[in-house]
Amino acid sequence: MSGQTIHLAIVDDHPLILEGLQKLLEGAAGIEITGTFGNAQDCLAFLTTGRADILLLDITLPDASGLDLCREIKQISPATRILALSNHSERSMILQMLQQGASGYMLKNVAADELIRCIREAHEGLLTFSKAVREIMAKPSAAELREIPRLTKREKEILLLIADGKTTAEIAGMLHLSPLTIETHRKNLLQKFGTPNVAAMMKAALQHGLM
Amino acid sequence: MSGQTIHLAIVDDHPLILEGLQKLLEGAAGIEITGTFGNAQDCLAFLTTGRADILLLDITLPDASGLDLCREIKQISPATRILALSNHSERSMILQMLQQGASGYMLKNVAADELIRCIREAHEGLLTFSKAVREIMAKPSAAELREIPRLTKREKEILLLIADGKTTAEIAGMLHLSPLTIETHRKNLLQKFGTPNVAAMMKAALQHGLM
DNA sequence: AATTTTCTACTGGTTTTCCGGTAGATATGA
DNA sequence: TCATATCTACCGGAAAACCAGTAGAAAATT
Repeated sequence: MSGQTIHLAIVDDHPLILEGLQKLLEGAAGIEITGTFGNAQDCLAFLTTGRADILLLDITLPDASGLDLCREIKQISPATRILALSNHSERSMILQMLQQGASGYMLKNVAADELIRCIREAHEGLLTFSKAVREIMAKPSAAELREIPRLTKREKEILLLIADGKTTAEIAGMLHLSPLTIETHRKNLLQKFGTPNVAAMMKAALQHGLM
Repeated sequence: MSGQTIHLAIVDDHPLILEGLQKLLEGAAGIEITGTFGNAQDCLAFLTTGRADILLLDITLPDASGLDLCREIKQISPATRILALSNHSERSMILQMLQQGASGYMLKNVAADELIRCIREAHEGLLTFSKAVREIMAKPSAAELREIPRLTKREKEILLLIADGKTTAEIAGMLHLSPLTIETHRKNLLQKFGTPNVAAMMKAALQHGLM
C-alpha cells in the first residue's frame, strides 16, 4: 500500500472549493483525484462503479446531509475511507461523523501540508484529524457538560427497561413491583429530564450518554 | 505549559496495573504521578481538593463505570484531561468515552513510548489515541453498518418531531395534516424499526445515527 | 403510459401513558 | 439518633399511543 497511488474523490457543493482543492493537491505525489462532485447523488453514482480510496466529504450538501451520505457510502463501499472537510467545528458534529463511520475530520481552513498528511494517514488505515480538530475534541464545551439529571439506581434500571420497549406492566412484572410504583418512577424520570413524554426523555438520555 | 511538569493521576482496579504504570512512567521526564486510585470514589475524592492535569482512566471499575466517572470528573474538574486506558477495543466504546468528554483513548497493551507521547499530547490540549485505537476507529465494523431503516422524507420529519416530545395532535397542527395521518406515520415508523413503542424506536434511531 | 411508492385519511377499539398529587417504609448519610 | 433521600404504593381520570386494518390521491419511478 505504501508507495501506491491514492485515488481521491471530493464532494463539495462549492465549485470554488473543488477547484481550490484540486489546485492544492495537484502537486502532491501519489495522490490522484479521480472524481469531484457537487452533490450526494453524483458521488453515490460514481462509487457504485468507480473507485476511491479516500473521499473528502463536505457535510453541507444540497441534496443530502453529509452524515447520511457518509453512512450510505460506508455501506456500499466499506473500503472507502471518508474524511470530513467542513466548516462545522462543533464537537458534537465531529462525533456524529465518526459515528457514521468517518475516518477523520478536518476544518476547511486546514493547511495544504496538513491536508496531505491526513489523506496519507487515512490511507494507511488510521483515524486522523487536523490539529484544529484535535484541539476542539479535547475541549468539551460547557454546554456539553451541563447539568445532567442525576438518576438513582432504580431510576436508571427502569430507564433502561423503558428504552428496551417494555411497558409499565412488563417492567413491574420483571422487577416484582406494583405497576403503580413503576408509574411513579416514570413520572419522576420525566420531571428530572424536564421532558413531556418518553420520546423526548429517550433523546435527552441518549444524548447525555446516560445509556 | 511546555516544559512544565505534568501532574498525572491514574485509576485502575488492578494494583498490578497501577504498579506497572508507575514503573513505566517513573523514568519519564516532566511527568509526576500525583495519585493512584483503585476505584471511582477515591479518585473523585482526590479531585475535589487535589489536582491532576491528566487522568489515566480504566473503564471497568468496581464502583462505577468509567463512562460515568469520566462525565462526572469533567463536570467537577473540567481542566483535567482524561485518557481512557482500557482493554475494551470496541469502536462504540471509544466513541462513548469521547462523548463523555475524554481527550483520548489507549488500549492497555500500549507501548511505553506511545503512552508517554499520548500523555504529552493530551497535556498540549490535543485529542490523542494510540495507533491501535486509530486503526480501530478507522474501521467501522459490519455490525455498525447493518441495515438501517430507510425512512421517507416525511417519516424522518415526523420522527424528529416525536423526538422533540411533540404529541400526535401537536405534530398534526405543525404540519397542517390530520392527526390520523400522523398516527399512520407513527405506525409505519414502529414497523420499520421493528419496535413495540416510541421508547425503543428512539433508542434505535439514535443509535443508528438517524437523528 | 403504466406501475410503484409515498402520502394522505379513515374506522372502532384497546392499551398505555401522563397528570397532580398524597403518604408510609426503608435505606442512607450526617 | 435524627434528618434526608429513595423506594414503594395509591387515587381517579384524561390524554395519548397503539392496533389492524382499508383505501384513494399524488408523486415518483420505470
